[in-house]
Parts: sequence; structure tokens; C-alpha cells
Amino acid sequence: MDIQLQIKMNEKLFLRDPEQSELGKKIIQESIQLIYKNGFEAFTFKKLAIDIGSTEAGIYRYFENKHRLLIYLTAWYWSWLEYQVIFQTNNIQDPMVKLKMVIKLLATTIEDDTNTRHVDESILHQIIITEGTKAYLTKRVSEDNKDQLFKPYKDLCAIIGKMILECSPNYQYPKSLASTIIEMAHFQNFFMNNLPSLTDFADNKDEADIVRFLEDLVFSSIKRPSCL
Amino acid sequence: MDIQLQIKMNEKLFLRDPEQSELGKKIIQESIQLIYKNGFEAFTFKKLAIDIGSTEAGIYRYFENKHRLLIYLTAWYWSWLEYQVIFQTNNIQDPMVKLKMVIKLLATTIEDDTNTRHVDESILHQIIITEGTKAYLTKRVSEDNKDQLFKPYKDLCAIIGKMILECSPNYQYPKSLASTIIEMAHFQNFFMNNLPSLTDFADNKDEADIVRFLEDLVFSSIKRPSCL
DNA sequence: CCTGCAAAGATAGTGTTACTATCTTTGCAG
DNA sequence: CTGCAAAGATAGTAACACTATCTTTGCAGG
Repeated sequence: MDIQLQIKMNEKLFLRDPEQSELGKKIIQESIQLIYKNGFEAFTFKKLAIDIGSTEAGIYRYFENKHRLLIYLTAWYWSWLEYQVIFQTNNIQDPMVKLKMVIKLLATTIEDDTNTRHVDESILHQIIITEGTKAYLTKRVSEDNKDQLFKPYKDLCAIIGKMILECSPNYQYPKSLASTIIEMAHFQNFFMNNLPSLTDFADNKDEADIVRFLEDLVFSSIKRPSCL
Repeated sequence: MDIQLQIKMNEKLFLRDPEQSELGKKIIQESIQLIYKNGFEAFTFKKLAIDIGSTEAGIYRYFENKHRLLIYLTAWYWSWLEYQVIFQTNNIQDPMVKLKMVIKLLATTIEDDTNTRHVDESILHQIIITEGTKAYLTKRVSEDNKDQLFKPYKDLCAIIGKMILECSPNYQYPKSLASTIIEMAHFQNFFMNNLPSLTDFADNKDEADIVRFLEDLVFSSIKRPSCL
């Protein structure tokens, strides 16, 4: 069975849909490699053009600028992750087990999904850890939000928030706890590898420890009422 | 009583100490205004030079580049906040009360501290919320960390971690919980004001709600063992 | 087979950014 | 009054972030 997974993206994210052409797919594929390698600040359309054997002007036909491309990549990632969450929690009844699965998906290294040929998810995951927040930490965030550019992120947050409420219908902060899990899954990973004294995982550098920390955080918070 | 508070900064943060001259202080003062107004991406030394009536070359004598200036501002902020934490928790015995004070300091709007004439802390606080993580979310983070540029942040995290252990000596993740509190105090604030559906504070937009969320998060986590 | 049209390639050009260099002026300390 | 450091003035460069325009390619419909 060879099923190619295609994620339908918001049209405001691009000028021309990169999934619809070879050049477009190469832009996605190689931009992921290049951002991973040099970081988003050092990433330019010029360098990308050279890497894919095209021209700057060619890339500008797909994306307004590099920041839009970053938003596209993050939106793609969160859409893909939402799909993974829905897929992996399908047929699971216990909301606690579902939540644990979500935490695992968020905090654990992702293998490349061969159903999406032009995207290497494991590298994209690394990019999202380091560069993901830069998509929205800007002066333009409200305008971009009006164009629904962050919808995949917000959708995922809403799904996790619902699971939290399923576990604990009286918990007061489901959405904030959801966004906390999402961000901390990434920040603790970044800290563990780069600023280890900000974490308790410096010795082993094991993602499983992050999972345990997040599980502890979440389930202590939402179970507390029943505990009192 | 007129005491001017001066924070001793790591010498690697600058080429020439901005606290030691009028021009230096103007660079700090106006860069805070300019970054607040236009965001870090749009901030340039050229614009800053015009605003302070000096030249680009003049600013380059103080800071290698704008990223170093951002690291300086964040380091200054965390040093100042550490001082506030120590000052405000002085003579408090109960570690839980101390922790609550820390959460309040992290998550609540700061009034301008008149003891530091060239820094407007309330605006700096806003900058740290939006731009703070960009100081370390780079490819250079390990080198910068070796130069101890993030020491103030790490020191604050260590202090909070210690308070957590005072509350609950057996808690396993004091440092990760500390960095979670610090980051979430800012992220939840940013989300509340810019991407409200990621939080549970959209209606009131009240920082006191963030404080309550963080207190709930922290004290559920660290009290759990005694609860079982 | 020709026509038309869209995608992509090729090339050029502009204003801005991120610096670096050098020379002059200012102010003050010895 | 001399010397020296800080700051001002000015210039220059390579890279970056675009925009414009013109040509080529490929292939779809008539």
C-alpha cells in the first residue's frame, strides 16, 4: 500500500501552492535542510535558490518572504501532528491514555513519515523546536492570526484542551495547560541539549525524561480536585 | 534617599560598558523604546543612531551587533529580576509564600523602577515577553553559553528551583519546573494578548489569572507526593 | 501542427542592512 | 599645553530583500 498523505494548507500561507509542483516541493524539502543546518536567521532565498538549482525570483513566486515560509513550515508541522494525534489516539477510550500518547508524540523524536516524500519530519521537528515560536513572536502576529495562519497550532491546542477536560471536567485551565505542554515539550528539549542547567535531564539527555516530567505536570494538575 | 541601582554585567556582553557613559546609557534607553515599538526584526543600529543623535559606528563601539544588544538587555532584565526576587522574598520564611511572590513578580506588570534611570522596566518586561527567547534560540547558543551570557537567566532558574525543593524536597524536576514557570509566565501573557484561544484568559485579559494558573500548576505538582 | 498560456529561468536593478575603516573633533587629566 | 580616549563624520562594501522584465519551456486544446 502506497498512500501519499497530502495536507491541505490555508491559501494565504503561500502565493503559489508548493505541493502542486516539483519546484514547490523542492523549495519545501531544501528549505527544511537549510534552516536546520544554518538556523533561520542565516537562511536566505538566495542560498536556497542555489541549493535547488533555481533562482531567487523563482522562490518569491511561491512565498512572499522567508518569514511566510517559516509560518508555512510550522503550520504544516502542526497539521501533520494533529493528524498523528488523531490517528494514534483513535479507538482509545481512556482520556488519560490519550493524553499520554499526545505527550509522547510532542516530546519524542519523530521518525520520518514516508507518506510525505518531500518533508523529513524528524528534521522539521528539530526546526520547530528552535525556530517554531519565531513564527508568531512578531509585531505582525495579530494580522497573521486574522488570516488564520496559526489555525493548525490552535486546533491542536484545542484538541489537547478537550482531552484535558475529558480527564477532569472541572479543571479550570485546559487551554493554557495545553499550550504549556506543547511549548514545554519543545523548550525542555532545547534546554536539555543546549542549556542543560535549566532542566533536570542534563545527565541522560533522554527524551523519555521529558515525557515523564510533562506527564507528572499534567496529571498532578488535573487530578488535584479528586485528591483533596 | 536616592540610591541608584547598578547591575554589574558580564564584560563579554559588550565591547564598551554602556553604563559608563552618557552615550552608552542612551543606547540602552532608546534601544528599549525602539525594539518595543517596531519589534526586534525591524530594529537596526541605523535607526537607533538617528534616534539618539549619534552614528551607527558609535553604537558598534558598544555592541558587536544587534543580537548581542538583545542578549545584553535580557541579561540585564534577569539580573534585575533576580535582585527583585531576593529583595521581595527577604525575611519570608515559608517557601510557598516565597514561590508565590516569585510567580507574581514573573507574571505581573512591572512598574518602572526609578532606581535605574536609563531603563524603563515595564517596557523592558514587554520586550522580554516577545523577544526574550530569541536571545538563546540560535545556532550560536552553545558558544554564547560558554561565554556565560545566559548566566543571569540560569541563576534565577536555580533560585526558583531551590525554592521548589524547599517546598517539596522529593520533587524530581525542580529545574524544569522553574524554567517552565519562567517561560510560561511570559508565553501565557503573550498568548492572552495576541492569540487568546491558546489560553483560558481571553475574556478578562487579567494577569492575575495567569498568576492563579501558574500557582495551581506549581503547587499541584510539588504537593502531589504528600497527597497520595 | 499550431496557438496560447502558465510556469520557470535568466538577468538586472534598487534600496536597505550589517558591518568596517579612517580621519577629525572634542573634552579633559596630568 | 599635551596627550589620549571617546565620540563624531564620512565613506565604502558585501550581502540581503526584494521587484521588474524579458525569454524559454512544456503541454493542452483547437
